[in-house]
Amino acid sequence: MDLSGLNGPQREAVLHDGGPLVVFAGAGSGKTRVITMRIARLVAEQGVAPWRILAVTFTNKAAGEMRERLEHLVPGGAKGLQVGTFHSTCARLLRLNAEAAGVKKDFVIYDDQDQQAMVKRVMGDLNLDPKQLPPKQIAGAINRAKQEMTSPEEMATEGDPYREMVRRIYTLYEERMGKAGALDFGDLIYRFVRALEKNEELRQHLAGRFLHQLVDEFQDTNHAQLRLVRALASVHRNLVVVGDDDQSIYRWRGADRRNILDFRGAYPDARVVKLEQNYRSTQRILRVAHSVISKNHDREPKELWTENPEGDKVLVVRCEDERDEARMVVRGVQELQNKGASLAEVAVFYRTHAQSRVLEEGLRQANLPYRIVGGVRFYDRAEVKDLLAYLRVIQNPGDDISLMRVVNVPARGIGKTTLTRLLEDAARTGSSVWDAIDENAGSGPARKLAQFKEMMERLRSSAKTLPLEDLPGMVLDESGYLEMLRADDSPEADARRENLQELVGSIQQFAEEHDEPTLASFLEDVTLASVADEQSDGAKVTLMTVHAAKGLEFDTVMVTGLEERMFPMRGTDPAEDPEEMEEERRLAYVAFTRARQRLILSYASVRHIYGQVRPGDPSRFVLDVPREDAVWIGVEPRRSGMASARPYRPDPWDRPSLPARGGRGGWGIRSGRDDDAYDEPARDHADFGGADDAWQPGGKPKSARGRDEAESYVDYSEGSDMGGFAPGMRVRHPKFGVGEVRRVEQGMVPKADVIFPGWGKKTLAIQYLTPA
DNA sequence: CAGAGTGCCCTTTTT
DNA sequence: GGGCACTCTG
Repeated sequence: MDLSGLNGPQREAVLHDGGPLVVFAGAGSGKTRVITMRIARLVAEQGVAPWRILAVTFTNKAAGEMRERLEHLVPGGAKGLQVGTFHSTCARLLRLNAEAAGVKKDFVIYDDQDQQAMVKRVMGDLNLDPKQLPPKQIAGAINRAKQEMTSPEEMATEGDPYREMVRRIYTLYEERMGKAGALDFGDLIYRFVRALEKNEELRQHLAGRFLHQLVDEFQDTNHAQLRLVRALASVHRNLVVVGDDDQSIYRWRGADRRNILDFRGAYPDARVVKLEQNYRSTQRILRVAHSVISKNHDREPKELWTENPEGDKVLVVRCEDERDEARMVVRGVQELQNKGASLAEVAVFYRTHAQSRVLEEGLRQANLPYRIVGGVRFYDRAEVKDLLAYLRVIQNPGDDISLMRVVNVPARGIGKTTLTRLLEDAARTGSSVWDAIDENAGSGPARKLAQFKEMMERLRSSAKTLPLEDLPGMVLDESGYLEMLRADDSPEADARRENLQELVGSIQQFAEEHDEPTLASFLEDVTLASVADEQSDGAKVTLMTVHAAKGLEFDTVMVTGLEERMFPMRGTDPAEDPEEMEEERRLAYVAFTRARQRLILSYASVRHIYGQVRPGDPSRFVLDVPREDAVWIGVEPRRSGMASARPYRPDPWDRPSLPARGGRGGWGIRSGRDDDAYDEPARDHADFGGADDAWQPGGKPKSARGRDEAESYVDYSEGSDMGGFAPGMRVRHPKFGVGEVRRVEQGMVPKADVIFPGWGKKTLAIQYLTPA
């Protein structure tokens, strides 16, 4: 194996003989490379059978990449290798050892929504008011208990009535989940670890099988996951954990940095390797990132360094409001594009999904292709979940939550009263809803229930012989679901049909890719798919939350919304846990270190939240940027207008003598070596964006009054030019052909409702329309 | 019983 | 600004 491309510490980790090893791998330090080369070496040179190696990651995508790289290094070597996420690994091992673990072999996996529905139902049975005790909160408490490996019986309540109540719900919840043959996300780890710890034979068997174990992103493991890792390493102790405590960003779902920081405590003989050479970013970016993270306490001491060039200064841009910020993003992307950069190499980050909307609008207006990672996930869409629910009932009729979801979709005349009675019957007799249907003979609605059940029985028996890929089509037909969508001529129904088609397509793909495709394995795959697994395709700007960005890298990174209480979102109040702020700081660190070449930070003086105006102070993470490492654009006292929103507050970096008005417009993103470009910032915002409203199509520039007033955003919605479009007009669209305008809608993005023969009504931005 | 309409809460972040 | 649960009406 050729190790010549590795640096010293990397080589040390790859060649480490056996026993426990912890690798502190800084951002961009070649971590994945080390893991894959280590596995490759084990297989190719140490003769370890691939099936005796377990590699655990946090996303399916990371697992897939690892597999792919390994296949490249050792052709055929990845075959049999156990690579997966914590959840998928446990799901598989649970299914293989269902009996020993005390779970049903054909269990279904409940996602958060299903889990909450179950909690709600249990609370209903206990006569508890969901308004006083939000099911979501209870579900959170149950999840936390499972992360801590705490059963309902073990739950300490100390007489506290609230916790007593949680425990009661938790107890009944567990009972119902068992009856339904369902496991929630937390169960996958919790049940399996329980089994390993209680069943010595099982532990010996599985821990004996895995000669080597490698765990990625170890800083994000929770307590249950730690117990899992330790149990599986208990026989051979060949355990390698890799991670970076500075990139631990999942505290809110139980991640505990102590797991990596205290690894040496758990394994006193552990070797420690630190990867501190960065191969990704410029020196400048690393310096700026370090200035943010170094303020945290209780870190493993380390500092990234690089042989890469110094690099451009970071850009800090102050914007009026979020729309202004969107415009600044658009300008920046266009400028990069003009310089020949690929849009696939540009990413825009934000703290919460809600911030994406305005950015999207801006990019769409400017005709810039983009993709959003996360947000409303494909598998979370109602129609997709409906079809999946049908499939789950086919697999497991005891799955009450799925059954209740679809029993009256499409409408079958089974109403609320009927369903309430059904649920009560099931609760009383301790049976599943499916079985309770039989008890309900006689009345009118009962007939309809019986018909539903007959239909499902038919589908169930068909499913036994039918190839997996033919099943969804049959379900859609027999259930009347497709008919329901056909009868609906709204554009939404079209979109739903397309989504279902996509789902059917993914089932077909799944069937092709697997030797023995089963319904159970497909459903498991789908439920455990993660945001990060979404495909990247084509030259598009990527929009995502910082959380979703972990593990990725781009030439250009724009971090938006850098305002106090936005990013950092939590921990700004001294009453809060200081750990909150430290996590926000890590999040900023993760964001900054995604950038290879260029880092652009922006914040808005004013932001609209829930439709309300909220003034924003620049984030402390922006203030941490060393002054000389950035160009500060638009950062100066405002001339007027702000007083009404809040008292004027000077920016800490306000420079009394800014250079005279704008040497260069635009961003000064350099293609050549013009070193001074960045040191001559445009004096104010009006300059760097160019005079006109770049992403207002056919619209007029902002009014003269707007620029210095906090309320200037109002201008966008006033009197926009409809480009001559009016109801009754015939127009042409590149995709839908010729149609008739029904309604026009003024606004920042002028739109029109158009009826297209064969497509139905579509609401479209007028820029895509031409008179026909 | 179904569909339309209204008020409420909301927001981290996700396997 | 939006999604969702609940209420009102046909």
